[in-house]
Amino acid sequence: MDEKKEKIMQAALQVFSFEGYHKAKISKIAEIAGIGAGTVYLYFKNKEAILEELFINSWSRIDEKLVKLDEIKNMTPEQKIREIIGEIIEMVAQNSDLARLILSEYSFWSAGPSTKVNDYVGSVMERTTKIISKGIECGEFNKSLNAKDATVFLVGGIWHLMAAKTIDFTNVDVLSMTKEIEHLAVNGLK
Amino acid sequence: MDEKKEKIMQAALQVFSFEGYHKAKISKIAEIAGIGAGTVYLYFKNKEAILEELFINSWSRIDEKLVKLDEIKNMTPEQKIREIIGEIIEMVAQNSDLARLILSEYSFWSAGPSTKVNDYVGSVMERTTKIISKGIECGEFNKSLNAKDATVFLVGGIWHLMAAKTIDFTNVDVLSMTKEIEHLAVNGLK
DNA sequence: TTGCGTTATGAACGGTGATTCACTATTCAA
DNA sequence: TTGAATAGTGAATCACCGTTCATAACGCAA
Repeated sequence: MDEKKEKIMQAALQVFSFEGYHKAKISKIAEIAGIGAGTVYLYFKNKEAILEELFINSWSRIDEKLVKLDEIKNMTPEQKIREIIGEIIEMVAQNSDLARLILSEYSFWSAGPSTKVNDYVGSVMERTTKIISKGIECGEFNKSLNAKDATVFLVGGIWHLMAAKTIDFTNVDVLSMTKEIEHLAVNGLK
Repeated sequence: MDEKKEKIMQAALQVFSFEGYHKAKISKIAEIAGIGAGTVYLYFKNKEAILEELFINSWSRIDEKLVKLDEIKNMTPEQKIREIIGEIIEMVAQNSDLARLILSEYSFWSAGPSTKVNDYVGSVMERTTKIISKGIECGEFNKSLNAKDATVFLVGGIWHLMAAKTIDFTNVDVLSMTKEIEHLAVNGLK
């Protein structure tokens, strides 16, 4: 059943994001998923593979969005940046556990053991950098900026903010949040 | 001897930042410090306590800087923000191990077990928020911003960027880096 | 209903490494 | 010089889970 795999991932996400990957117990994940501990290993090679798949899910979604944006020709870099921000925020709003997880297990993708995850993250970074580069070239963004650094700064800032929002359970108005981050990000680039 | 405690912390920093907290072995820390494994426990309650003390060291340093800045009256919020950025960058430049560690064990302060560390982090955030608030009030920063959110965004952005820089060992020109982050941050606020 | 392949189970195993502790070395006041 | 207090040691202990696997339950075609 793929339905069962889905349940495991759901449960793992919950436990990982709440306890952190290292402290999370397979037994608890299984319990929440409503299955026996051994069953987990029918669907995943090991604990790490669950985390990997969770990461790939989320990063590939952003990557897809970026590919689509790349194909649109009559859109300014600034507009594209706004689109990306919107996409990330929406994703986080829909699934705050995931944001918290990605942030707290940051080390897994910056020095991580998974080539696959790294590839996706790298791809997202690269595509974003390309957009910013375009913006610098055409004069829309500040000429003195380094596109790569700006990308890391933006992604990091957005991520932290979203994670912080999900940690204190304040009800966030997603729309106003989007406007605000867009402002901080786009003005910073100009 | 406090000198021995210092040695343990030095060694722990090295091992933690290189291997990550969870994979780091006490035995290796002890070996590098040139002492027996048991000796570590004469100076620290347990492994976690070493990490805690390392964190407190670094965050309290930034906090101190902020206290000093708070006392200066004839300085605009923008200037103060630039000062903080400079301070953080300098700290990271001086001690990249620590930066890498704080980033990779991020979860320890966002959902961490240590109240003491959380207090320092909270204090740093609060003081920064206050500065940004002042800037919004006096019209130097954009009125539509939420000071708290802006703080988190900035700190997150800076942090990620610095971490990225310390992870790939690219030789960074600290000064130009400072200028760039200041630009991204301050313009975002305006 | 039976039997076989598939799927699920959770107790038991095993590796790991933090922590302990019985013992040794050092220091220093008397 | 001595011996008691202090500091240091590292092998042995112990708790902790990830993982395995012998067994059970299930689903279904014959």
